[in-house]
Amino acid sequence: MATKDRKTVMTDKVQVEKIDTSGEIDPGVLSSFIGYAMKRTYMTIHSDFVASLEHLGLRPGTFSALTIIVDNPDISQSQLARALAIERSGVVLIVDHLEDRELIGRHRVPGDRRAYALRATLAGRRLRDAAVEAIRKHEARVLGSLTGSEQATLRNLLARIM
Amino acid sequence: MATKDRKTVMTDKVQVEKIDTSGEIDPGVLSSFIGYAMKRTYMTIHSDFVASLEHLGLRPGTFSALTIIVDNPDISQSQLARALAIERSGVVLIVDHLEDRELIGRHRVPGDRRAYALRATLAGRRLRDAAVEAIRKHEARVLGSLTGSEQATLRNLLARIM
DNA sequence: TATTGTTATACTCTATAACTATA
DNA sequence: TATAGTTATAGAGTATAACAATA
Repeated sequence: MATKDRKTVMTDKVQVEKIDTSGEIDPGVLSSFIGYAMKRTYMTIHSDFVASLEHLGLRPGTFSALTIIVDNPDISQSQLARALAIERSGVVLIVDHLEDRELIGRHRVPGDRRAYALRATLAGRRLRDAAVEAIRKHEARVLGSLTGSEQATLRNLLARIM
Repeated sequence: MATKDRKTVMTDKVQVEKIDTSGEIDPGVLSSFIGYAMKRTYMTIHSDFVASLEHLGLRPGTFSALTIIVDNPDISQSQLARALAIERSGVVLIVDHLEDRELIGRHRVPGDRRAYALRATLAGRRLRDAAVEAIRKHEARVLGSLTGSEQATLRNLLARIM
């Protein structure tokens, strides 16, 4: 206990063989949970993902919405909410943002004057494509330590959990 | 608040014919990303994880802090911040909460009057143990579709990404 | 009555910055 | 000067609830 309060010196990485390894934290029971490994890995990947989209002015939510709209022309906001697994009220803000940037348009639906048909603009499709390329590089970077077949195995196992 | 100009944005291709009424949403290029599978799986597991701790009055952040304190008696708030990968200011709130519930105590460090030595109370250790049991059940439930060796493979692959 | 989009509001989580008291 | 803890504040992201227009 009291051996733990050894003052941590600026040497951040040097000497880790002393008795109390100042700063070393035991993950304890956490390391026995697969969910813990999953969270750590997800967080690692996610922060690199966020960084990889930053230069395009996209955040995870805006990218997801944009790419779904590109791949599902004339989708409604309610459908988009379901696809993103968020509330409709949240979709309004995202769609406002994408529309302000002229990446998508709200079009009227012939036959239902309540709903909007969302459609990407040319600029929206181009930005989506640039984002996809950035994400491919991000995945190559982040999954580079796994072979192709290991990546396939991972994808398979992940899919089987859901 | 947001600009609500519903002006029609120009698109190069204009064809407002069929609206997809099937309700089926094409994940499109998203399904080609391993990160997308990872996010979906993580979200699924995470929400079951949150639910599995709710009856104990624990949230992911408070559980993580508690279990790390149990496994690292006399850890400081700064060390805890590093372990949780959040800022020190955020740790204050979590530690306040755990201390208010008398699950941990802030103890003085002989030799450094700036720092606290965090230590779980008996109630804190018991609650942690109950949470661990709840999480084991949660993992059995959520990973039940994978064999033991598949779970080991998954853990291995996840660890190799980081 | 139900659904679509919208607004207002609030809550959680986290970050930044400034501060104090120590070191 | 640097570190530990604290406070105030702000920004995402998301949720709930109520509402108007439309079905």
